[in-house]
Amino acid sequence: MDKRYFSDKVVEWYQTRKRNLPWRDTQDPYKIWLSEIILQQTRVAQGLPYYLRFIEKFPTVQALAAASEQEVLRLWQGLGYYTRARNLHKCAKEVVARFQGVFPDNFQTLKTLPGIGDYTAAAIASFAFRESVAVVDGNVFRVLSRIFGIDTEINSPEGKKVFAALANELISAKKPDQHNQAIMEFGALYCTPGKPECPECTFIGTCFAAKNELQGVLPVKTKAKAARPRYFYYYVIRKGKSMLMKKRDQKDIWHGLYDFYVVEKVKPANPVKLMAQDPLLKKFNPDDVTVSKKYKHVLSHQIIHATFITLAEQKSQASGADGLKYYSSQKISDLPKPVLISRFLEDYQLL
DNA sequence: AAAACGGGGTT
DNA sequence: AACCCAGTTTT
Repeated sequence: MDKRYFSDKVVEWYQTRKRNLPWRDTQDPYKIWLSEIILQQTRVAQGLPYYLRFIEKFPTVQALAAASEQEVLRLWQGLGYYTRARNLHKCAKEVVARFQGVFPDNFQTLKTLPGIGDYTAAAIASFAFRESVAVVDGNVFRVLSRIFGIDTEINSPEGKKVFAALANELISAKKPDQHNQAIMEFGALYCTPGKPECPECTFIGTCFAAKNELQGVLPVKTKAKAARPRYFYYYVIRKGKSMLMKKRDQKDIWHGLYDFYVVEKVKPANPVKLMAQDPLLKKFNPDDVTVSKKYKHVLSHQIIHATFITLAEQKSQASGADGLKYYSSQKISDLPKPVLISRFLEDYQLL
């Protein structure tokens, strides 16, 4: 397909079919940045309520920078990829400290901020400052590979180069913002991964994939390797109406968030035998142990095998040291916590 | 260059 | 239950 034809048509399509979203029709880099961070790996429907809550609580980058990390994590709760929230907060503080609270207005400088990579820098630079630099996200990979018939693997270093070069060749110098938005919106609404809306599509006669029935093949991607299994043994220790929670402090998934007391193993283990080796758990009577529930939680690159073990109440056990805290059942729902736990919490009530 | 990082949707 | 989806940082 002719490149110029595609660029013009897709922008035309966008102007008539685009969704109205609160971060569009603004040039405030703060709002654009916030929306882009939230929308990384997140669908609009899921991210929208978070965006609205963040803007309400932190209307400016200064307000966000002044918050505590815990406040930011709490508002982020349930979105996953908590590193995004930490970087969001770090970035706000840097914008205030390094740039007097004013976002840098170009791709290159934006990229020096935490949490802002190629995609996000291009999005902010083009949407807020009309810099002519192409965004290359999953939608762009998919649309360009199908329309122009490019079978370079999109997750290879080569693919990143090829698609970025093509996207930057296509971009209009006059309306880089609309051009970028148009391809992504087209990919999100029409040229979807599963079953694209080819019968309704304006490119049905010119698209390489449609002409050759290769929608199911393009874009080409190398397959991921098998997920790593992890075995979590959660010891649910109750004290009256309260439960023991531990802050995860290790440099690991969910650090800084709260968990039940957990012992992790690479291979399946016997939860009762595990107790004898643990400084806190060895104080409990193994006869009081009840294995209450088992879960398998499949994620992209991990398979979590979680076993929940309830322990009978003891007189003197865990103290407030070492991130250990008792929380009432009411308060636990307020904790910034791994979604794994929030998902199990309801079931926990049945234990 | 490859791995790590959650969670929801679809099949 | 198996499979799909993605941008940034770290190793």
